[in-house]
Amino acid sequence: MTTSKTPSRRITQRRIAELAGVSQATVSLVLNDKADGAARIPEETRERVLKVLRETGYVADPAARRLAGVGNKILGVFTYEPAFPTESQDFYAPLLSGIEQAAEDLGCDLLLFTSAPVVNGSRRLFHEHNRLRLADGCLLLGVEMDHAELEHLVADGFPFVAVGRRDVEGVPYVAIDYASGTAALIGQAWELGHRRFAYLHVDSRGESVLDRRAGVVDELERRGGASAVEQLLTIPSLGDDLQRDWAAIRDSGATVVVVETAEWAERLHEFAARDGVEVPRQLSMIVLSEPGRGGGSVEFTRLSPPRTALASAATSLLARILDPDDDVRPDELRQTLPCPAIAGVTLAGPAEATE
Amino acid sequence: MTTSKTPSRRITQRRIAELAGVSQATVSLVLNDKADGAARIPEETRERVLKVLRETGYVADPAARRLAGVGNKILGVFTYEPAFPTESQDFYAPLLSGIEQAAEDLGCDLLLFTSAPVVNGSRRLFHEHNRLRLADGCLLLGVEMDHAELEHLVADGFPFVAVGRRDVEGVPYVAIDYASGTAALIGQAWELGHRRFAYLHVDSRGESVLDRRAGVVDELERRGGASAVEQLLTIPSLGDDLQRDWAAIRDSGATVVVVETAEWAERLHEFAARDGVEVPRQLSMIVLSEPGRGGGSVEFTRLSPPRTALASAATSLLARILDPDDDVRPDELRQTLPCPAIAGVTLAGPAEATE
DNA sequence: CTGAAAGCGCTTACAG
DNA sequence: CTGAAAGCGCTTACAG
Repeated sequence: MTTSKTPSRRITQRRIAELAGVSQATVSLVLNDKADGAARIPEETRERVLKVLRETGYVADPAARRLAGVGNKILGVFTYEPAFPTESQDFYAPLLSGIEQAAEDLGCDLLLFTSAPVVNGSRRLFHEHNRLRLADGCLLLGVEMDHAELEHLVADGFPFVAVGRRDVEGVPYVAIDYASGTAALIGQAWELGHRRFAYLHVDSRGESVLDRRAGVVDELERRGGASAVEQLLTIPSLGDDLQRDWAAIRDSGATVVVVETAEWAERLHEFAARDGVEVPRQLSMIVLSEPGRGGGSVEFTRLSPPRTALASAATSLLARILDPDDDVRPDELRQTLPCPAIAGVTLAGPAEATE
Repeated sequence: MTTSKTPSRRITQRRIAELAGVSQATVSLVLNDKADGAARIPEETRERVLKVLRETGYVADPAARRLAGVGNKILGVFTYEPAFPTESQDFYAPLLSGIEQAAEDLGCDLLLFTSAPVVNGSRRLFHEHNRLRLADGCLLLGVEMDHAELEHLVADGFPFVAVGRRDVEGVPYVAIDYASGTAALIGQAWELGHRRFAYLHVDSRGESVLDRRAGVVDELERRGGASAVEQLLTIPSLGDDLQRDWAAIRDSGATVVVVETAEWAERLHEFAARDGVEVPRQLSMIVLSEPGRGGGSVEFTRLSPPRTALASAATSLLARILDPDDDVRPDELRQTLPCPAIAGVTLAGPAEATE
């Protein structure tokens, strides 16, 4: 894979210098607006150079700039799973949209590390041909991230921002406050009289998953102490047998089920209809995410995580970290966005008061 | 935006060379497997270098490699509109998915040129800070592309491939055979007895739009000569007033309407239902695209353009062009994929034979 | 005020 | 068989 096949007809600063009758260094100075300060270049010369620059349509070689130590306004984007297939689209599309918007505003290009080799179903950031350093900094996306890799990145001093909270020292991130959002919804249900909760969640150690879980458990504890928590039925699932999960929920006698993903909630809702279980009269449903595109036949009582804004904020934070003129305070390195809820129609008081 | 803030703790070939007790050049030779041929490095030395390489987790600086003239396995991706917002998602998502898949297989990273400034609603490839050359080559996506820019790219000798047919000399592309696909559907309608066609299409000069139009017009001409074409009602639209377009279609007395986009077709279908027009008994509908995600309540008789495969093929072609060991024949520089159709349920014979 | 020079980290002929 | 050297196109002190 060579690009210099073509006998490099490419125009360089040297050529510009010849044409303008100045030295190559002068061209560089003019280009980088360093034409003041110690090295003041006469306006006339500057104009002459600028003119040639314009006429030739010169564009600096980003590789050379990079090598010479300046930034290129390239933000790396690393997704732990392929981003565009239909399956992961609901997860990544809003994030990428936010990143793209922010990048466009910042005048940055995006380098997607699609070459990362897949190990155990998720991509590895560090590998032999890793092109990380071509980017000025990097954005990390995914439900779960390898903590060792994050530590490596921190140790390297490579600028990056994780999208979503990460439980690793020194990792800058922007997160959504899932814990509070979830707790608020649980609190609502409690006040309506619910005491028996079922919680169907993704079987993952991802921080956002843990945060939502903490929201459920902590609020229950706060409201009803240890016994309330004991009554909680927690079902970790991979979504591969929701039929079974549904049966477990019914068996538990729960009056409200908290479902982590909108897709699963849709399925459960169908099971409920099939089995003649009225929602929310006989069973309330709380969902902790927004439906993806194409989903959404039911107006669930749910969390509405601002995921596009999340990614935008992470991108802006990365840009700030990369800007040498911007002194980002340590406490700004970790940001948390509030997570609003949508009332919906699937939460009501329980049919019979349980205990 | 500087990355070298950190006092470049970065490990280089020079450091590796010190550690292994060889010259820096030797490290490079080992790394690039140029350790045979003229310069044969003893297996023992090679192993020693490899060991240090492994221990230090060395990764070559892609910028330096690039500058030294070798490829980086980075494919540029230029979209004429922002790619991720919900509105353009149906258009770009399948394409990006195909590109991502192919890139992953090829071990390439993707550089998205999100920084391109927007002029007249579409991005410009050439601009002051254009980072094109950081990529080994580039993929171009969009309904319409600026022909002047394409010519510029060809003249520069920069390797690229357009996704979709382009009417510019020397532009390599992979396209979908919309003309034949469309013609086949028109032919079917003709044989069912339809003579009065209405064609609602996107008001654009994009080549794919023109190809579909040619499919309609040429097939009518072939079947019924000039008079058949004269009876065709062609409605260029921006989709901003489909109500008006629908009225025009009804007024024309057409027995079949050919609609370019699935989204518009859905809308027209609703108008039909509202106005008590039975589809296909009173009006047949032919659609020239697939519904996006979330769409698709009606099983339209339609084209099923292989857009993911299209983008994959374009990516593979670009990779071949970039591979110095691969001699791409000139006739391989332009490829056309067949465009299958789906029978659906919206095409039937006309209610009354017209003339 | 401007030019010559070093250096960024690589690759690749070219001498030993 | 291996090392010293040139060169890729830039930026930025450093001399004039």
